[in-house]
Amino acid sequence: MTVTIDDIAREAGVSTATVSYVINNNEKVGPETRKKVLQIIEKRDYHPNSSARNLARKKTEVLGLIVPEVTGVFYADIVQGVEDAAFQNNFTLYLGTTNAKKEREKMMIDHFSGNRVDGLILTTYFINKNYIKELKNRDLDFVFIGNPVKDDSVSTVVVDNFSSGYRAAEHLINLGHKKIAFIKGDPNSWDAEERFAGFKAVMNNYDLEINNDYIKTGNYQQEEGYKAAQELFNLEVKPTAVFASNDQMAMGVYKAAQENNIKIPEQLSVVGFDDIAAASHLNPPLTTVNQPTYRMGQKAVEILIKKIKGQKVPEENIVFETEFIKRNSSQKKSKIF
Amino acid sequence: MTVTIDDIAREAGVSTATVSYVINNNEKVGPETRKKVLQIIEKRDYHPNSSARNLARKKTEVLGLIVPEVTGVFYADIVQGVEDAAFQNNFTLYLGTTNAKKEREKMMIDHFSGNRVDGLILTTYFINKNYIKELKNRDLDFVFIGNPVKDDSVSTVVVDNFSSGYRAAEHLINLGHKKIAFIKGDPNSWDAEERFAGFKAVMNNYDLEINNDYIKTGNYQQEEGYKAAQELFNLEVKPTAVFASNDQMAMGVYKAAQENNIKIPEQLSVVGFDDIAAASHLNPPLTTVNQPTYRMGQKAVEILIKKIKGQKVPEENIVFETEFIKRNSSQKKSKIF
DNA sequence: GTGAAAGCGCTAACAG
DNA sequence: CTGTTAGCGCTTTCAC
Repeated sequence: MTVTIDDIAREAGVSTATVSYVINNNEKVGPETRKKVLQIIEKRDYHPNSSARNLARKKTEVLGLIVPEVTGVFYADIVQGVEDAAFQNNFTLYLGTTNAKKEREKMMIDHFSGNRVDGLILTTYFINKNYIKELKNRDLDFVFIGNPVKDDSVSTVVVDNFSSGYRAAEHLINLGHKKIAFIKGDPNSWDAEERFAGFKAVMNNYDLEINNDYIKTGNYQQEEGYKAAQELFNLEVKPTAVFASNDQMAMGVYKAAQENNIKIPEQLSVVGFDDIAAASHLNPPLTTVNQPTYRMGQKAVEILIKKIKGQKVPEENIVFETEFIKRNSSQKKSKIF
Repeated sequence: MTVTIDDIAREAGVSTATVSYVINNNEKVGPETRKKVLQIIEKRDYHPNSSARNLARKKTEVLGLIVPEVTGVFYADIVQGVEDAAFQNNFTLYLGTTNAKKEREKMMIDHFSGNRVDGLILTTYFINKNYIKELKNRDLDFVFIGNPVKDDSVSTVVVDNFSSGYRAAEHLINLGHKKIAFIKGDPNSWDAEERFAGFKAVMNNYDLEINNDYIKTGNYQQEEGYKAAQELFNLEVKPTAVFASNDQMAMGVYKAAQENNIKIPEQLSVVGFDDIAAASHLNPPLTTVNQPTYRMGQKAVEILIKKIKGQKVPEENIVFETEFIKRNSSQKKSKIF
């Protein structure tokens, strides 16, 4: 038998309204009434039924978060940032994982509709403008982390993947490298595409040729980085540097290099992206780009909660700075090799 | 204006009961009635209010998961396992993070009471028997991952930390090491204590002395492993092997070793625990113990859902096997050093 | 096969 | 300061 507000009211000899008031810290309840009620609540270990409460209030105080997966450092940090911020604002978190599957992504979002959450934070691959339009008609606030679609009518918190990619590749160029390979990420991932665009842009600006043999595609997994590197190493004219669009794949490059007896950074410079925890512990430590994922998660919550609270905030596009981190996996192009 | 079941009913010219039936796939609705209703639901983009539904049904079809944090590989994998399994069973996931803070842990659990979830999966540090007793009086099923308390009256899915610690240390002993250091985990973490107990047990069985100077305590963070190792390396008689109770701290040991020009594994064998993704990419690859965290998460959901469905399952204590993974960070004790 | 209506447990006017 | 009461939106029994 679960205990309800009626039980408490009866036992305390007050009305349910009064009990409700004390639960909700309504000032107008007299001190002793409050005390008595509190006491009985405690004694009966009463916990208000949140469905009933949500129904009556028309809000849930829960945030939904949709991510492809949670085991990669990148998303794990976002989740942590979101969770902490949500907690601090007295919101709880629904977590939905899409496995980067288009259909599951849509299911997840639909699932969160229907007053299950007050707002939604989305890190998605497949969402399109049409779907966003549909979303807007729902009684639901939302903000994106990362911008799968260019759309000024939605709030996003992002990182400038283009510039970050540009800068990281420029580092390689400044080191004297000309034969630079690029390992792209999942074809569906817009962020990898942006990094690639940045790469192409610098190459072009420095009048460097983009050799198609040097452009490989992985799915952000280490294994794919490994395969891509193997192919690269089988080329007649090998690249002297490789830019992997995430650290996982860079780790794969390390492995392939080791197997082929190619020394990093002496014979091959490599730069990654993300600055995962392991990056600084690799041998040699990996030059990479750090994204403030935790803070991005926090920021998304901040914006979302403002919206939920009804503050008329303009749709904003927050761009966080990345940090280029020079470590030892990249060095001046050797004249020997 | 959110659209409700009444709107649909009116527009379809049927009663709300009928709409409810079709939403819930109740067989008895006639094919054309169903079709018409479905059509209007689609057209209006109607999503049933889940609070109302939960209130009426007295269940939520959501699972709560409480973890200390989500950025470590260990918990991230659990989260992923739980999320996937929940999704497959048409449950969604509430995620709560405790930061390994006692008070927040309790808040989180209390928060989930009150019909917010149908069941709870707990990975906690501080829970005690009293609190469990209290939990049992709530209308809530739960299962633990890891067993902070020895209590046969609750379901748990665990790993045998004692034996795993025993075995890993035994590996070192078999390699000829006698001066073996141990870096304990967070004092609050029962699992680290169990690993330590296993360590002490082998040492004792092999008549090896446990030197207090060789026993350090960290908080599972890499930084603490680093500090502990520094202290170890400052000892007059240095250990020839160190067993870090998780991989993060082992990574700290690597760093300290490097700074002190101590070669792993030639001068120092090290073994970790957890087999995080980076473990195999360290230089040298880390000997460690793998825990099937993802599967543990899945299993917990499986048990929990059985309970929720009212199947009278006995409280079970599922013990998963760990896998000892020999890599290159440990080797025969050198006669030179 | 369909509908009327009584809840589910709580909130929040409104009245006193 | 406290109580009465009408919802919140959906499910489900029972009757037709």
